[in-house]
Amino acid sequence: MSRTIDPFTAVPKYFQLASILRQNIEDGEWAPRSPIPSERQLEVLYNISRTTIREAINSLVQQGYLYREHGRGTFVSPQKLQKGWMELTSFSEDLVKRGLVPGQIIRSLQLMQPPQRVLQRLELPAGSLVHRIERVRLADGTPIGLQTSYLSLAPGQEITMQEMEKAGSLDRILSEKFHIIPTEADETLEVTLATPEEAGLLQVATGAPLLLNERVLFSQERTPVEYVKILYRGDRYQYFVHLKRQAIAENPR
Amino acid sequence: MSRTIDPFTAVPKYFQLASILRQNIEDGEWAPRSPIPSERQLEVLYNISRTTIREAINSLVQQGYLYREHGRGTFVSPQKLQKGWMELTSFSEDLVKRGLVPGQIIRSLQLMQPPQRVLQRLELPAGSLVHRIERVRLADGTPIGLQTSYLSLAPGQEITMQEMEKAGSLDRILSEKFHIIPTEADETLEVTLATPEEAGLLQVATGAPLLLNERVLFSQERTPVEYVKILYRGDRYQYFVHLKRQAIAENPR
DNA sequence: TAATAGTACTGGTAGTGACCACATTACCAG
DNA sequence: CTGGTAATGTGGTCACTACCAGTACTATTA
Repeated sequence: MSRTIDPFTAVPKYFQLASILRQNIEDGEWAPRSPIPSERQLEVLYNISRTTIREAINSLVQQGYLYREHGRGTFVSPQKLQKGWMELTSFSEDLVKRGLVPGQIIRSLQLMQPPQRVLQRLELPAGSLVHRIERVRLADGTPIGLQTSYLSLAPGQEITMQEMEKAGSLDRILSEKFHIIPTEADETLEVTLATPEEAGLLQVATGAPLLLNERVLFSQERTPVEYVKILYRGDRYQYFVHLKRQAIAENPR
Repeated sequence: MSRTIDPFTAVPKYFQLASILRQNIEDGEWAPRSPIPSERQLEVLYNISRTTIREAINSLVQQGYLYREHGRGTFVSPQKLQKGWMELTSFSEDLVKRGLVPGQIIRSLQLMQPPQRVLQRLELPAGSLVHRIERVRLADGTPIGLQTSYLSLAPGQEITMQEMEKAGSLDRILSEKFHIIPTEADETLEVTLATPEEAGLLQVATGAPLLLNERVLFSQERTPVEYVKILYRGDRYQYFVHLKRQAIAENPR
């Protein structure tokens, strides 16, 4: 790993510096709550202007690696490494974290006219076609969730069953094949009771409590890309989020 | 509302500019996806340096009001107003949004030794004392949630029943009296079934499905401040989150 | 001894000036 | 008509400079 700044590469200096600082934090060379070198010191250490230093630090503060204290210094956050939310809300990663083996059964993949509700969520005109993918999610071999995804793709963009089975993850197909990287999402969670069909697929009794998760994913340009509905077995699933307040930057005085 | 920058106030210029731009967006003066004036134009318009302009725009981009496109311009996000998560996860705001009248009954407020689980979550040593506040949350007068908060305060910091009833919101007391502003939180959600006591308080049948929400709030310095456990009536509550991916700042090339 | 003022650090705000990278358009040569 | 090219406007990066505002410590003073 580069421990110095290379002024000739196309990689911006602030980015290089941020990488170096992040390394120091992740490697544990800088203990939590201990101060990192002051901005003036870094200026000398790496022969970089303070503007650039602050840009690097800002990004790390924003990502939760560091926090500032006016008049005192900049410190390392005592934070268990938080992965991006995509990992956390991603089904597989989620299960692996709990020591379970994830799996899935793809029940269907089709191009179709979605129900009204989905059209609304995806902000599509009536009559639009979307990809619908229905999957049963498994944990250690037993069903844990019933997932239905509706994908809003540009005309001509297709997904085949083979791709789906090969890639395993829908997110991977989206990013690798279509260069779509969701950056925001709206999620709702509520409790429902299993219908006979759902009960059968999830191997629970009809009327058993389920956790219903609906999610709309937005692309970089704030366009709705995917609508996902997941029914989790209430007795075997726990939803997790890490929330971070946007620096509200309350009126300084 | 100030439409110009006042160079004499203590409020930073970048903050003033950001407020003006946000106003324009929220008032709908700038249509979604339409470009805002370029950075060089703003420089002239407000007689402010580009450094400051960029700082203002950066904060708005970060908050999701604007997005940039290299070589093209900066544009207004086509986004329904997203409040900070505190408003969204705040009980009262939440209900008001749905057209319901929020209310609460404070069942108890005491200083006590919390259960083991809470000590762990708050990262406190055994034997520590915390404030425990138990409330029944109401929507349009009927119970909707059962909330138990455990507060980790510095020795000597106290909350009285009067304050609690006067302020209405715990968050308000935290920020106004103790200057604690939670910036991050971990939340989990799962399904449980109502115990007889819970059923009584929530006016549902014993065994009715409930949404169990646990939350740990962290202060600016990443110290656990509050542990909250809320039991929602499954038939009357829906949880909502807006997720935003941290700008991963993938290696530029 | 206890309060006060100084001082030397920290991050916070702001201006200026330069050049780079990308997108769009107009124009020109083939 | 097509493909290249140059001009121009946009955001992206970076350096240097200056001063403000909070913090912690020290030396001075009452």
